[in-house]
Amino acid sequence: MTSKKQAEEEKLERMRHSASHVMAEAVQSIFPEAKFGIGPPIEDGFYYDFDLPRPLTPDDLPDIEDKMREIIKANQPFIRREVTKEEARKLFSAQPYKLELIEELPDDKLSLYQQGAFLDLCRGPHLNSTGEIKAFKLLNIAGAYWRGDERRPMLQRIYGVAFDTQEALEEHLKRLEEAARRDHRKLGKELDLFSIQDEFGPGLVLWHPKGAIIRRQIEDFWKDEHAKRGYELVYTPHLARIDLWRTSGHLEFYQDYLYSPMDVEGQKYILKPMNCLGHILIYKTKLRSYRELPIRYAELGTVYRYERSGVLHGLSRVRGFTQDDAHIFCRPDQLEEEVISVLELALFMIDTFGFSNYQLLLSTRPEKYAGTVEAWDEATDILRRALERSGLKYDIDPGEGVFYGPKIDIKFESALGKAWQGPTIQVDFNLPSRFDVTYIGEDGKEHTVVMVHRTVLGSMERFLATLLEHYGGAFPVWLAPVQVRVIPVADRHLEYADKLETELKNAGIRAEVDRRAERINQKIRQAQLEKVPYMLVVGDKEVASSTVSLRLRSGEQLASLSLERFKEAAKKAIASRAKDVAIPG
RNA sequence: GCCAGCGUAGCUCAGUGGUAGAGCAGCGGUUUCGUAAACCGCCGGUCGUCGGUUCGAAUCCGACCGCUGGCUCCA
Repeated sequence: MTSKKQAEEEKLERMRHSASHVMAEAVQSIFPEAKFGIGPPIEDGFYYDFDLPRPLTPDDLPDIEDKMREIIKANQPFIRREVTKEEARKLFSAQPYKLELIEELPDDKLSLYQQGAFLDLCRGPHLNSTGEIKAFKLLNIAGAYWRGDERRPMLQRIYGVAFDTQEALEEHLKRLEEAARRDHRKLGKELDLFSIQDEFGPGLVLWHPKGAIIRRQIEDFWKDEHAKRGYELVYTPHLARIDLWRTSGHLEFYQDYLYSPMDVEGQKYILKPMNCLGHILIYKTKLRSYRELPIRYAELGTVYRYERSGVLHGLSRVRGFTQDDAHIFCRPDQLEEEVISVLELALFMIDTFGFSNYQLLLSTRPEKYAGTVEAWDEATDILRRALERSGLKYDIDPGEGVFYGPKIDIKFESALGKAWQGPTIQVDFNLPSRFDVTYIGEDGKEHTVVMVHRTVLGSMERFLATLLEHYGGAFPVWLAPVQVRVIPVADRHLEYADKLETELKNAGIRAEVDRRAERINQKIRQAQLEKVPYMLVVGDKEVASSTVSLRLRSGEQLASLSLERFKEAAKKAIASRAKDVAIPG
């Protein structure tokens, strides 16, 4: 970041922080008995937590905004002063949350900021006066636990945004609107891709035919790429005996995510929350030689995890989902190469699906961990070397490893800048020893394998959500459920349109005729709304000359194109998984 | 799970105590049309569920279910 940009950021942050105090003053004037939590600046804005005599409703926001405008107009200075803890305790005697904060601060000198009638315990910095707050808007109200602890009282939080010009604020609000337009839940309904129905169960996804087409393209591509890279596809059941999960430690560590057991002829079974155990048991069906390794089992495996009702969210947080899972069993000396090739595969996938911004994170040993410190250090080093040999930039995420081993995560950004958890590569020290997963080495002795869990897309559900929001529903041709919509101008062109559909289908292209007795405008509109990449308009001219008139969903048009030429161009775009839909050139 | 808001036709939404509405979609007809919404008609809802208040409830109250925004959580 340039120093100029940094200075601007700091200025904005200061303004947002000051806006938060102004909001607190406004709330105080409306609710004199309010108790105050904390009110920091955040990305794009600020919030403040309050303990109030009654719940806020959205109708309260305009009143608070009005009051804030008055305070800003009065242009009151922010006055900083320092006091001792003792003085602070007196000043905030009616503010229990502030008192708690005061006790936890290390220094005896505390800084306070005051503007108008509002005094706050605060490190600052702030603007010189309230008049310097340029453009703001209060967005929403939310509950938030005091200090983020669900055992403590829930306060009411008001979120707002603030910018240094009205234009910047409006631009930000437009971005929020655009994000809402691209929301995968909205697009999923509009494009008829999937539904999640109360009647079937929350967090359980029904894939409609068009969503299923997209999923199948992803899955076919995924399977092909894995087969090419030496993975073997396997299938494992959705249920397994509970004892298996006791052995693995899941029952102990992930109890909260498991569904209650069901009774099958006196034996307890649970829905699997992970695919790894099936893969381990396949591995263990025979004695393995060091010569066989690495063994890579891949599965589009459906798992079920209990998620609390409040956290479910469209396709991105569900209770049953299909992971693009694989487990690599290898010798220690093979680990580095394996990680390198997973990284290569992951980045290839990300690129193919059209994402260009991503960040790599190497997570190191957490406080609670399985295995030895030496093993952790060694594996972490191997991951680091793999990243470096791949020529990739990465950041360290200290202590964020899973309890069973270090990992590399790739986070990528959608077109709107939303960050998504993408591929993850995790070394596992726990399961191989718990299940005694071994191979016979060159020395004729038994050795414990190194196991790597990895996914490159995450889950089919979450990945579709990512793709939908990234493309705003306008999928690249190879993924589009309907690739070509043939649009006859009048009924007499239906026969020709049908012929085109058949020829395109024979070429492996997903084409369909809009046979409705509607005007061409209506049919075009319908295809546009469905975001069909290619529209072929056929009327008298096209029938006479055996051509098509091509319209792209971008609105671009090309008349008198021979079917052959269109077909070849479309086939090429599909086969190459082209990211853009273009006029054949 | 917690706090707040919301739940009316397939979809988007109007309707604040007095017999449930619109547009789109669907269906039937007319129209056969050249690049983002032709015209006429018809069908369509136990107003999320259950209970309560009331002469009367989509509307007020309670419980439950679900959704949304957050919080917490997310191997």
